[in-house]
Amino acid sequence: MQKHEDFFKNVYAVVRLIPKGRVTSYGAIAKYLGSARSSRMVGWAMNAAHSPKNGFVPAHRVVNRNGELTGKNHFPTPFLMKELLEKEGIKVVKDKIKKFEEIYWDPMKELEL
DNA sequence: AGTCTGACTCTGT
DNA sequence: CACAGAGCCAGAC
Repeated sequence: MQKHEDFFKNVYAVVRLIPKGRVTSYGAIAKYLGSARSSRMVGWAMNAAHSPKNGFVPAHRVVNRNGELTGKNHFPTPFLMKELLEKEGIKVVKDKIKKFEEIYWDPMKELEL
């Protein structure tokens, strides 16, 4: 039996598993957790991710399916997300990740459960 | 308790 | 290729 709280918790757990220098999408996480159409909830979870209660969550490694930094405006500063990504060697141009398909990390495949 | 909104995504026109 | 509508569901008001 899963409570919505667990969904959030699972989201954070998966996000924390994203390797440095890799990224994934909201939809991929939602799908991995069994709710392919609940990608919005993943984003919602990210919205609360900064809470000290959840510890560190690399939300900057989660983008939309086009590799765009759609959530950058929810960071302390709009440019922080880009900075964090480039710090990990990810090229970001115009809020869009370069070679997105190459660094894309799909929990469905990588975790292979 | 009803309505609105959103860090998404898919499908149709 | 762009834009619109729908599905999704928890949280804010």
